[in-house]
Amino acid sequence: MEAVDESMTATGSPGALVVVVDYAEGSDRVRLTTLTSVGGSDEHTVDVDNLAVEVAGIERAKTVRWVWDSTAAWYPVLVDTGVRVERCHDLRLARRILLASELSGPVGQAERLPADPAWDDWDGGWAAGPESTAARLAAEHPEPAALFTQEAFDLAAPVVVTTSSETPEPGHEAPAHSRDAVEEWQRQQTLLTDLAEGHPGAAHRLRLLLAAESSGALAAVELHHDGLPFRRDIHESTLTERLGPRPRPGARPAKLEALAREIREILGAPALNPDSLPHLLRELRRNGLDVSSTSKWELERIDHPVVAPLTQYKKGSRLLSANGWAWLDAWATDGRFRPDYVPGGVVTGRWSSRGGGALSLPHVIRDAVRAQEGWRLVVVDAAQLEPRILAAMSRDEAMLAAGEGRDLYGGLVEAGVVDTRAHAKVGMLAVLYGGTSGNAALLLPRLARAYPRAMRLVDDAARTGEAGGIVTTWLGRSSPPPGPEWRAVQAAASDVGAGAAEESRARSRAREWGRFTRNFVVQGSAAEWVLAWQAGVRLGLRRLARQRGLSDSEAPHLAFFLHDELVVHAPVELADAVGTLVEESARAASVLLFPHLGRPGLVPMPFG
DNA sequence: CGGAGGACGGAG
DNA sequence: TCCCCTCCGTCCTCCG
Repeated sequence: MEAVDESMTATGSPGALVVVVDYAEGSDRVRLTTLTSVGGSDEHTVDVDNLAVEVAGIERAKTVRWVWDSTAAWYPVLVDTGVRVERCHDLRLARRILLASELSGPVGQAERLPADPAWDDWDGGWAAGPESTAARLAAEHPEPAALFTQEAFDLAAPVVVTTSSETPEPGHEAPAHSRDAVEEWQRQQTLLTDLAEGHPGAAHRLRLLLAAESSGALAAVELHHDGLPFRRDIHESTLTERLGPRPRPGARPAKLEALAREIREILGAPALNPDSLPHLLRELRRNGLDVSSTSKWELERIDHPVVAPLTQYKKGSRLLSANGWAWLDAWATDGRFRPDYVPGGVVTGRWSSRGGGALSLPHVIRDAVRAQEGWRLVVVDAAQLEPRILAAMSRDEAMLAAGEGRDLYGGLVEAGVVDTRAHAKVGMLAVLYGGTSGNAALLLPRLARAYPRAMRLVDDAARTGEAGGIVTTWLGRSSPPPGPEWRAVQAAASDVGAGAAEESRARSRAREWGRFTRNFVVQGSAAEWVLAWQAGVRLGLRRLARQRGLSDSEAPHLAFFLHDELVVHAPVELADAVGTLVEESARAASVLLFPHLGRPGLVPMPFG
């Protein structure tokens, strides 16, 4: 922690500028409050129609951190008019992290950030859907500015706060609550500066986390706007090939209907609707099949003529409902797939998405993802990210060495810890998820012997969770406490009159929560590394575009993001430069989060 | 009759 | 012997 702190300690720089963006009271003018690092402040208002021009002007002239109540509320309109910013501080996302974080505990969050429904009961506009981007402001396209990973995390960067008593909704509806962005910014800063006095490392980590989270919020809006190039015609031929021609709405495609008929015939159930799971299960059992569910993994191990057509039907049915013609009409209309990304949508800090099912873009449809003519898609995923992050967090030298500059699972085999790569993978997943059955259980003791520090970290997290405690990621995102129902089950088991049933139920629920907290520390810390990586790539791409004098439509851009995978859409002649940038950003992220290791090669990335 | 909730599949 | 973790969308069934 001390090392992290030393390398990234933020000192106020004289040119630092903070601008808070907010609505001026009872009007459609926006107030911009500029705060300098020496404590000065200055405010002026602009007409909402001129906001984009104003922001572009300030952004071009100064290094700024824009502060607003929610990136989802303010940024889409700017991006739609061609105005992008380098950095922001998303007050709502930051508040959520600070309120929950154990790292901010020593200074008492409750006093520093008192409960406030205007902030705490507000979704920030992330749930509003794509229509929330409908509003338009007029502006010229400014030149994008440049940055890089270190700059993205330049904590001394100036701040512009937009303070507003309401968020800019289409139609300017009356606000349900009033939020003062300047006040909230100051509360959060006070909390962090107070924390820094007694716990500089903790304050530093939280500042990194807030910067990363906010950068992700900007990227999420830009990703939706730019989209992933997607060839409708290719996807349509995939659908036709697997399902038959597009049917009337509500009707079953021909190939699925044929499979349904076959299933009914084999089972001797002429009225069977294979989409009805209870009915299907009943018919399977009536035919003497010993199954307790209709799931794939159970059907797989059964030898019966119905299994093949049924499995095929399920596959097709899934394709139709999740990524069929209706999906295509809704989500890939203009040659781009534009899911709505929701930063921080998952407790662990990963993103979720709403609409379009972006978080399970199935492999069968990825064929339709094609670069524009003269462009390339640079697809990169951080291989075996979670075990590497675990090794780094726990400073497990042996595990770090196993993954250094190569396939980590292969490294486990070479080190003689396990005999095959497959075993390495199963065993490692058991370490991360808390698996205790079958093969995994046999492998765990070997891994525990070889990598005691890594094992201790996740075991401690699990034990804390089992006891109802809270665990925290590397940069300070804390897990939620178990709910009242969970506590009630535990309490019931410790009653004097508790029977074996209560005890076993309580134990099982406790283990369940322990598996959650075990995974939380690793998944959440990995998400932090990925955000740092993404931030570096995002700003590096802006720098690249600026150096080459490219306009928005000529510039390479982030096109897709999924947990540990980045896709950049780039002009052919820039593809190599982008590849280099992506790798450099990964190294920079590793140094930023784990400076004590001195291992920038922590996370190698095979290109896809 | 509308919404809650379960089952399932697929992503990491 | 617990189909190990986190999500999302769709469908069906059931309940108020």
